[in-house]
Amino acid sequence: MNDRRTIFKTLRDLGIRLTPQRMLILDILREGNTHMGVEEVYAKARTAFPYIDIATVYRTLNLMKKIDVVTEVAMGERLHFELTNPDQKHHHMVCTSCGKAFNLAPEYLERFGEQIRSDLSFEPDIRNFTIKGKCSFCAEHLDEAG
Amino acid sequence: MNDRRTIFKTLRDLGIRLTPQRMLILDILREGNTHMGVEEVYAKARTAFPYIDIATVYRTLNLMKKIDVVTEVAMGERLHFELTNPDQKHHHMVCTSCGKAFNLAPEYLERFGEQIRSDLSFEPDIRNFTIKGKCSFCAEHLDEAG
DNA sequence: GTACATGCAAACGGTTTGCATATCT
DNA sequence: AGATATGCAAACCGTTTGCATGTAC
Repeated sequence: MNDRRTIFKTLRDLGIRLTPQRMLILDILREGNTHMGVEEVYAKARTAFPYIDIATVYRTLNLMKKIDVVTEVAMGERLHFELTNPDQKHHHMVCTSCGKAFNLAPEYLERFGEQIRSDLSFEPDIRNFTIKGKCSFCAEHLDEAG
Repeated sequence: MNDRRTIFKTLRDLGIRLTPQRMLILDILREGNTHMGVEEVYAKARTAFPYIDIATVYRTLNLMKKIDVVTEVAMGERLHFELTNPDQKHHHMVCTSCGKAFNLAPEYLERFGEQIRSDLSFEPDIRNFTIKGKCSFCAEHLDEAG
C-alpha cells in the first residue's frame, strides 16, 4: 500500500525524520502516480515550497531508495524514481518517439528470465527492467522517423 | 565481417578520412574483440600513440557509431562500444558482482519481443539489450553480498 | 539539547565543444 | 589548396558533497 500513513509509519519505524521536504517529495511521487525525473519532482516541489534545494530532492530520493520506499527506474540518461508498490510490481516500456512510458506486467519477464536461468546458468535481475521501442500510436503515425 | 579491409573500405566509401587515430581506435576495438569502455580504449591508444586525446576517442567512437561501424552497448553508467558485427549479433548479460559481461544469443530476445509485440502492440527495440544479474560463478560463491 | 536535515555553493566526473593548428585527400 | 581532424583547454550538466545553520525528536 502506498498511502501516506503507511509510508510515514515506515519512516518513523526506521527512525528517519519526517521533515516537510521529505513529506512533500513523497506526496509528489504519490500523486504523480508514475515514475518522475528529478527535475520534475524538483519543479513541483518548488511550487509548494520555493526554497527547497535540488540537493535535498536528490538526498531524499536516494534515501528513500535505500530503504526501498521508492524504486529507481532506468529511463534513459537521467534518474527516475517512483513509489515502490509491492502490490503492483511492474516494468517499463519507453517509447523513443514520444517519450511516454507504459507499464509491463512482470509475467513477460518471468518467463524470459526463467529461460535464461535454466539455459545459461545466469541469474537475471528482473526486478526493474526497461525496454525501449515504439508505442502503437507512434509506430502508426510515423514511417521512417527517429 | 570485421576485418580491417572491410571497415576501412566502408569509411572510404562514405568519404570519411582514415586518420592514424581512427585506425588505431578501430584496431583496438577489433583486437579487444569485445565491448570496451572509453577509458579503456583511451588507455590502450595512448600506449601506441601517447599524444592522442580522449576527445578524439569520443569523437571517433561517436562517429563510428553514427555510421554503424561500432555499436554502443549499455553497460551501466558509462559508455561502452564494440565493433558492429552483422554476422554475430548478440546482447549482453552483465554480472553485477564481478562486472564480467556475457553474450546472449538474440533468439531469447526474439521470442520475448514477439510476445510484447503481439500482446501489447508495443514495438520493442531489441537490437541492443543488456540484462543485469549474477553469473553462475558469483551466484555460487557469495550468499548475500551485493 | 543533540543528532541530523537543509540550503547554498562548490566540487565531481564523464562527455562535449570552441578554436587554432596540423593533416588527409 | 581546401575541407576536415586533432590536441588542448574550457565548458557542460546531472549528481554529489562540505559546511554552517536550522529543525525534528
